[in-house]
Amino acid sequence: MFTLAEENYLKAIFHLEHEFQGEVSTNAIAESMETKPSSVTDMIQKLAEKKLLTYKRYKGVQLTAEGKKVAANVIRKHRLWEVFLVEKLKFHWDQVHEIAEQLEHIQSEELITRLDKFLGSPDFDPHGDPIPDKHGVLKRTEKKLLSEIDKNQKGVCVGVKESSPEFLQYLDKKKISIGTKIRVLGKEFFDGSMIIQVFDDQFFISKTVAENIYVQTI
Amino acid sequence: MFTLAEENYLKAIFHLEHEFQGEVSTNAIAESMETKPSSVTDMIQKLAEKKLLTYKRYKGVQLTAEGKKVAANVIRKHRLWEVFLVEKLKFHWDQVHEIAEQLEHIQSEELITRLDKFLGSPDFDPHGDPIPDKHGVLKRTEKKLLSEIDKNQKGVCVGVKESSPEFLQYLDKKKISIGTKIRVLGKEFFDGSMIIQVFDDQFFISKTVAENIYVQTI
DNA sequence: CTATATTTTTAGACTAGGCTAAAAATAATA
DNA sequence: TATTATTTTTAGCCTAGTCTAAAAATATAG
Repeated sequence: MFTLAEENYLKAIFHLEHEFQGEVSTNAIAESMETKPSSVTDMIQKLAEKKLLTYKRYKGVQLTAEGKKVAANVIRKHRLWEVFLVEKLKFHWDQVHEIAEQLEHIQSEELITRLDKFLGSPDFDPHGDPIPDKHGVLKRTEKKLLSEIDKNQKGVCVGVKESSPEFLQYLDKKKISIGTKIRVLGKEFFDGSMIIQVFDDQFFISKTVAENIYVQTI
Repeated sequence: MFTLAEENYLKAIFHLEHEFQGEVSTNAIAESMETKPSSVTDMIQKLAEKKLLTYKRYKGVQLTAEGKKVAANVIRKHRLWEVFLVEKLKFHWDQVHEIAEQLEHIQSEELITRLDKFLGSPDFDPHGDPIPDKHGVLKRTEKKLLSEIDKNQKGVCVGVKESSPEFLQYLDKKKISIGTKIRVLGKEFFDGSMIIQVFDDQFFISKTVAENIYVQTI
């Protein structure tokens, strides 16, 4: 359907459109892809030709509905594969990006449908980023740090910010992984530490820990 | 490490060396890869340059130890992914080749180590072909048809020849899948039918069925 | 052992995707 | 507003991998 290079451009532009609202400049694309502006100009002209984005010379680009769909689908595949790598193959959350960059380009609708089902149709990847659905629709839900959650509120762990082996092992010991429900029982203003409940265990966590866990409020 | 095209050439040559012993001709490669002989000449000169094969003009090629290792590794990846697709994602045995052709080029030692472990280090792919080990060594064991097995002998199902949904459903009903042990209790010369034992069940199968199951004698 | 057929290689061209250097357009500043 | 700086585009070149057409080597047949 689309070449590897095309998919990578669409994905990069998609991310940039979300990061800064509005048109995306040639230079911004070049920087994010670690390539040269002249190469970007070449490619965006081809993508405009294919109606995947709109382009006016010197004015930057904007993805069309079709372009967005293609990009979101690549991102969907990337994030689903990351879940697979972490949940099934027991990779650490910080080892999976490079491999997912390759796997995201595998072409097969059926494969992704089955992979999604196999993984239990997850809503978030191991970094806490939402996984677009099969129509490319991205649930625009803000992920928050656990430290931002108020007393008596609950959240689902959707990822981590820090991902050192030490931290991951700590989480493991505390039985916190993706999808784990966390209830904030108490919060100390003095040092930002918290008392939380995970399954039936209640325990203390430091501010540092709370600032490195992403949750989705529920 | 190696490009997609290079890996595909090495793989094709590896298969041809096993199919017909000795040197592999330019034309044979071209035919098996559905490309033109002139393109093959170009590529084999590059591969010879890289010491992956030996090449004398007009005399065909032969993989070096290094070339064989690279090829066997690609085949290892291909076959492991096929096992994943069938065993975990529940694809049918005849739907997986194309997807595995893509997955076999994903570059990550660690990924394959973990995938292999996740799958229980299988020895055979869903078509009954052996999976090379991590050093590229291919256990040269002949797969046989179940119909060739003698009375009172045992075999492990390593794959199927026919792979229509109907046949696969039949096997499913009889609880026969990859790794299943089958003992031949009796054989009828008249029509080639058999009585076999699978787990604790004993039942009759026709010659047609016996001729479409690959086994490894044990 | 020539003549013909087949196989293989070479030469030259093409596309995708990238680069450098220079030109053109836009933005910023005096 | 004129000038300078920045951004973007164009022009031309490069590599990987493919192709066609023609030349060269090898194999086959009379």
